[in-house]
Amino acid sequence: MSSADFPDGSVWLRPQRPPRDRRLTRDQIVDAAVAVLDSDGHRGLSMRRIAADLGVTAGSLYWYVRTKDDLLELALDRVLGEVCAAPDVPGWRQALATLARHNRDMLLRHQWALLELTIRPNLGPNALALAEKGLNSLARAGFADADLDAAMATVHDHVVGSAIAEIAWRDTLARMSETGAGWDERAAGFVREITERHPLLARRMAATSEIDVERESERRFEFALECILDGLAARHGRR
Amino acid sequence: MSSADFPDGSVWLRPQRPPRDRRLTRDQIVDAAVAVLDSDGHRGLSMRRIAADLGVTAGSLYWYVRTKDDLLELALDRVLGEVCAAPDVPGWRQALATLARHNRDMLLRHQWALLELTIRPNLGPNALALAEKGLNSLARAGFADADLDAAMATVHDHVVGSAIAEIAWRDTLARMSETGAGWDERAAGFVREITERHPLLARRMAATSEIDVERESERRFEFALECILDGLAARHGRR
DNA sequence: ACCTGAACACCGTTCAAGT
DNA sequence: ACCTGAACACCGTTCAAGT
Repeated sequence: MSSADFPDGSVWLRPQRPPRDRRLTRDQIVDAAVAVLDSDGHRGLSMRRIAADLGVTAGSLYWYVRTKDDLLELALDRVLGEVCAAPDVPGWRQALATLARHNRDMLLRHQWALLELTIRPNLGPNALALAEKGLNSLARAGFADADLDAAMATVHDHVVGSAIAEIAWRDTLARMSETGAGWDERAAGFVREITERHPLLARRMAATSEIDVERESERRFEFALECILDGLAARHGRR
Repeated sequence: MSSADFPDGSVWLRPQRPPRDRRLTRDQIVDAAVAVLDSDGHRGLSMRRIAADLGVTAGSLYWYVRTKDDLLELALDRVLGEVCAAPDVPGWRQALATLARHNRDMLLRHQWALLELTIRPNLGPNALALAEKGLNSLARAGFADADLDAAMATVHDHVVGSAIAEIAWRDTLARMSETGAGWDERAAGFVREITERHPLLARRMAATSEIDVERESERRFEFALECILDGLAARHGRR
């Protein structure tokens, strides 16, 4: 019996296709999306681009994901998972602070995530787990009811708000240095006008343009965080 | 001499075209853009749509504006102008607070503006004027240098962060009630899972889902604002 | 069940051509 | 100077058709 009796190698030899022969996974697609977002931002993200990176056609992504929006929601929850890795530390102040710092670090790593937070309500598993984690620390410390909510919200709002400001600051500096050659022509006039009409602002801009943005941003972050935690402590003790 | 001697009515009679016969203005275009954004959000905004609303072709907009991004930058500064209308009140605490409240109200009126704040650095005239206004109040109260910057940033970050959270909250509730009919089927399981895995969160969600979102959001806003102002006052007096 | 390829309706932007 | 109309290169999404 030669192999010719079994054209194409016979059914028995041919590896049986796995029950589900998908080339893709939802996780892989989210991986690819996060990678694109990290490197090229929202501008660089398209279904066709993700598909190409995965060696596949754009249409096939819709087998795993109902819409691009859904994919972005998955991507957001994916990076929120990184914040869940924050260690548990004793004491509500330290617990909230480390959670806030880890959250901030994540947002600075994945700047596109801020946009997502702004656009859509976010009910993914990691987002929920994070919320529970924070609530736990505060509840153990005796916060309850509306106080609990307000404390959580205040810290979280600070993290998001300060991250936005920091990124905006970086972008401003980047854009300014990008202008480069053509800088002196129009920009000089622009700056002169600012100096005349907004003296305080001009002085502050001049003072801060030379210092290290990262260090100063972190200083402000910690400053505000302390303010907030002090405020929470004061109101908490009052009951 | 009959009118036939002057075909087409003669040059003298024909109204001389205005030196610039533009049908549009930059301001009108920005007006139209803001109107679309307010009513239909970013999804509804396209150059073709704006042009149609103005009775003009999409291409002609590019005579007044270099790119859609530029137009959005103009739109953002336009609504920031509404915040400039905030009255000047005596005392740095009250001055900062009213500025913050006006800013918040504006962001809730033009929810799309938050996205713009997140995406791009913002150096428009109204943004600069606003910054100068805040700096003035603080400088008069004796804040200086890095303290001045930190105080400004802390309040501003709170405004932005809390507005984001409030809108996200509203959207969540809207999306939930939107689901409507199909709610019980899958959503019930979703909620049950949350309740099991995140008991604290579940309790808080249950408690807050019935109350008035607007009232509670405002309460939290004022709570955090007080925390921050107290913190600033404490650190300010320390020097 | 999973993927392709082509199509549809829509983008932002450019630009010759008109007035 | 200002606007049109058509074009270009891209989108997200759908869907018959293949395997």
